[in-house]
Amino acid sequence: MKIGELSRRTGVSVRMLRYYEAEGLLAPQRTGSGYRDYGLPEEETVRRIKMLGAAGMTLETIQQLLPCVRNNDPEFTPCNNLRKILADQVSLIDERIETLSQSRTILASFLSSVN
Amino acid sequence: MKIGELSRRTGVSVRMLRYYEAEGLLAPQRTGSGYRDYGLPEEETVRRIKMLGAAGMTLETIQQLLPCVRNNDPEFTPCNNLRKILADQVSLIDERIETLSQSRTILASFLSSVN
DNA sequence: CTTGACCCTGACAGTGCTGTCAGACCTTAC
DNA sequence: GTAAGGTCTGACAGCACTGTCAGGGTCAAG
Repeated sequence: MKIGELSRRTGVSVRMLRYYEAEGLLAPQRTGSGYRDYGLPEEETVRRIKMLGAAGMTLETIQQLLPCVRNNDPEFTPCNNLRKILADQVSLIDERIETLSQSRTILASFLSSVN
Repeated sequence: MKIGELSRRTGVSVRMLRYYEAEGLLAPQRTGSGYRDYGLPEEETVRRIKMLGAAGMTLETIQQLLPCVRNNDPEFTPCNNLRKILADQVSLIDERIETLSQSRTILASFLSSVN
């Protein structure tokens, strides 16, 4: 399928589909005239990228993870540092949540001082 | 005092001090030769900006708030939409925390599926 | 064969800071 | 007067995308 259709089917903009490719996460076939030609495997990959992205991951991180992802349940094939990447990611999110919580506390105290 | 000293005293880089000014949050005097000349009030302002920034605020938001801030306890003078700005800010942070929490859940499920 | 819809590449814009560098002036002290 | 250190402005870079536009091919239908 061509890029427009894939975009419609996945909800990912054409721009981002091309960006995924530029970042090395996708490598669709090309037609004789240079059009990108995606198959179902690529569509699956896009869905995985989307899912991982929804988990707050950077494309760079996703790229490291992608080779390890085989199904979209998601299941993963044994990949050496897969667990580490995921665990690090969780830590990262925890840090951010912690920072935001502190900010919230500060803000709340400001708010209460305005009574 | 000159910018370097203020930077040392507040822990805010010279670069950022100039940036605050460019964004309209600070307006130090100038010496005859064009050097920025900060007084204690400016130093206080910088501390407030730092505090508000630590609460995750954008300089733009801080700028709206700044005229309302009088002390660094912090206390605020009655400013019309001060409460609204602060409340909006808290909502914003809550949204972000919510998003991160969802991401964490997704990630955690990935992680458990790799067992 | 023409029109419209789609695709291609490359590049610029914007976000919200933050660092760094260049080229030049000021200040202080020796 | 000269050297070191501080300051000035202006501009470019980077992050991690995401939109949009320009200029130009391609494809299918009528």
